[in-house]
Amino acid sequence: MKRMDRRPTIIDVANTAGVSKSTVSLVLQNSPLVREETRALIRDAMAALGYVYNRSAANLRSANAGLIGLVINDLRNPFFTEFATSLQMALSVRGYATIIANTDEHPRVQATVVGAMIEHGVSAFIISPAYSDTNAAFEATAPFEAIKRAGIPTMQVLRKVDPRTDIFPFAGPDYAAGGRIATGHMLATGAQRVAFVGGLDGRPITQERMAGYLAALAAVDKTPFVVTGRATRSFGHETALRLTKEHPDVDAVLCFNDQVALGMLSGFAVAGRRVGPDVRVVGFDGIEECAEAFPTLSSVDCGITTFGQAIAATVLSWLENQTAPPPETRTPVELIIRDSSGR
Amino acid sequence: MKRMDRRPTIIDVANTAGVSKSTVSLVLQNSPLVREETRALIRDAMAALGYVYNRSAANLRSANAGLIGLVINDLRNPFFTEFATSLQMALSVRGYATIIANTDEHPRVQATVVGAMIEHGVSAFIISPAYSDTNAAFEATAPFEAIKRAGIPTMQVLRKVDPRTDIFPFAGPDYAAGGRIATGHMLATGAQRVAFVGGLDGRPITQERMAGYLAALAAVDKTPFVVTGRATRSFGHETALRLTKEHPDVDAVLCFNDQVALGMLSGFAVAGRRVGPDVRVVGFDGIEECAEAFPTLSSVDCGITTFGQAIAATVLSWLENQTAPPPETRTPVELIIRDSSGR
DNA sequence: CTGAAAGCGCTTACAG
DNA sequence: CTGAAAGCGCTTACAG
Repeated sequence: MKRMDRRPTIIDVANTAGVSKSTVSLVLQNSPLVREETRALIRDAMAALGYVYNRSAANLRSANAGLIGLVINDLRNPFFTEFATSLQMALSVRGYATIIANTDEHPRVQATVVGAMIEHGVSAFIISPAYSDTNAAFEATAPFEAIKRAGIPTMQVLRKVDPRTDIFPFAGPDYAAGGRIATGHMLATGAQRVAFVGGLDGRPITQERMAGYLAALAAVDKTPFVVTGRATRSFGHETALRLTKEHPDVDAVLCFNDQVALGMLSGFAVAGRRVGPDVRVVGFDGIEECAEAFPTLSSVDCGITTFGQAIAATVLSWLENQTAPPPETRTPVELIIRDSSGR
Repeated sequence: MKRMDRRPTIIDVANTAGVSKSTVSLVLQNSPLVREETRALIRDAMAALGYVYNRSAANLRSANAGLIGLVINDLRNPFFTEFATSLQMALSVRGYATIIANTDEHPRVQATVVGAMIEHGVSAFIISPAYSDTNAAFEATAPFEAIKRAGIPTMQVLRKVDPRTDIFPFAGPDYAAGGRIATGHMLATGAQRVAFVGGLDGRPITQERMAGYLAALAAVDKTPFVVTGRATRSFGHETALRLTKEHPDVDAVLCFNDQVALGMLSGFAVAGRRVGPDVRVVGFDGIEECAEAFPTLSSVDCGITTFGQAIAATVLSWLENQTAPPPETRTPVELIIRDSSGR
């Protein structure tokens, strides 16, 4: 085994194997043009030298870095963590690395990280975009403009922020159906007054999840009762306390997401109301923790792990076979009924 | 504004600005050699052309990709999510992108992703390594061998798996101190029988956290009571049920981590034991959720967000000033006392 | 199937 | 302070 101070290149491999560097390059790309015998020879030489493929060099010539950019609005929320993780692992299996960034809902941070990823030559983007504040609309769309200019295949997932789904196809769970099913379930088990809690007012996701809720109530001629707010545990906790005091007639709650629902679980516990028998609670997202909460939490399961894997497949097929995904894909959701909704 | 079908290069910029491409390159690197006037001229040309820096090309010549590899054993655990996120955001601010991978505790996956990151030319690694199974020791060390061969600066964080801390410096919270303080706290509030629950037997982290517990008990001549197991909510939940039934004399529990502790919270709730008044529970890690659980969870706070930022600073200083970190760094932990330990 | 040559977009000495 | 030239490690036609 030869030793060298610098990293060996395909030229070193070619020399030890006694072929030209073109042949080595072909082997690297699994080209069928090279005889099996030669291929083995080259593989041996690579192993002996400790050769490592240099993707920067390859990318410079052929512009396919094998790098995917993943931009997430809130990576600390388990829903997005589960998505990011399943996506990253699926990409890894297919030989793609993931460059990731959390934007924490800041359009400005989003613009920065997207710019950095373009510099790194990512082959595609998968973005769960930050919403723009009313006066930051420019910042929110700037990254999409930059991506468009660079001509990089890009999917919007989970949230649709840029309306141009012909260029930036969207895929997400069928939130409206989830809201409808969950509300219907609580009504069917005898709920008289169903509230909708959490989710910032006016945002598309809030509207979609709420739309299903409103439709289900309208179908049975009941009046909606909506408390919008941040999608956090603390907001859920506080709202549970407030509802107990000010609106004791509310006997069922559809939460904007599981975080809010988990907060309500602890809020109602403090307030002395039993979740399940006294008040029904249903979450939204279907994070793993639902099954381990007390009481166990009913939730609209978006199948996020499967969703992440599906997105990986869709993007790679776009990249490798030029089959662009449809402008909009909605994946089915499923209500998982547990103790919190009075099973 | 000129339009072109391919991405503009520094040559295009040089031509529009009326300088040579070397000058453009110097501006790109913020070299002080270029006159402010010329600099402005070039910046204008870049803006007009929509120039985007090509890091693959730069990296090919100078081997500094501005890419950091982050390898995490369990990215779905909020403790690691908080770490990864704070690290990524700190790196981003300093102009570095993060390429990330979850290994899910599989040494084989770890070997694969580390190899991929080396191919992408990462400038440094930050690894919270997977433990090797007894018979997979080779696979667990293989990635470290590959990194050593490639000569890439690498830190082990949170877990020390490769003993060669001279090459792979380690940084992590002072787990032993945390165990000691938490156990002392429960004894001080009157606990008679303190159990240690969770953490796989024989693993270094388990041993460290347990060591503090054992020391604190030994100091007051009490017998330890240890239930090792997976560090999950379900294990905590089940163990709470079992302890209630089989060992009702246990009136305090130090948990291996917050996941186990949160599981015990719901387990004791099911069993009808009031956490706080009837049985003290203290977690470990200090994830955000502790403050929002019911009851609120006391925990040994490892300050993971600050830790992530510190690691970012350490690694960048290693990269930019060649100041290698000390072989082993232990950061202080702090016990946060909340309702679960009978405040 | 294999080899010789050009070129991807930068950076890096080296002159001036 | 700025310019001309070489080269980083690959891939890609093009011959043979």
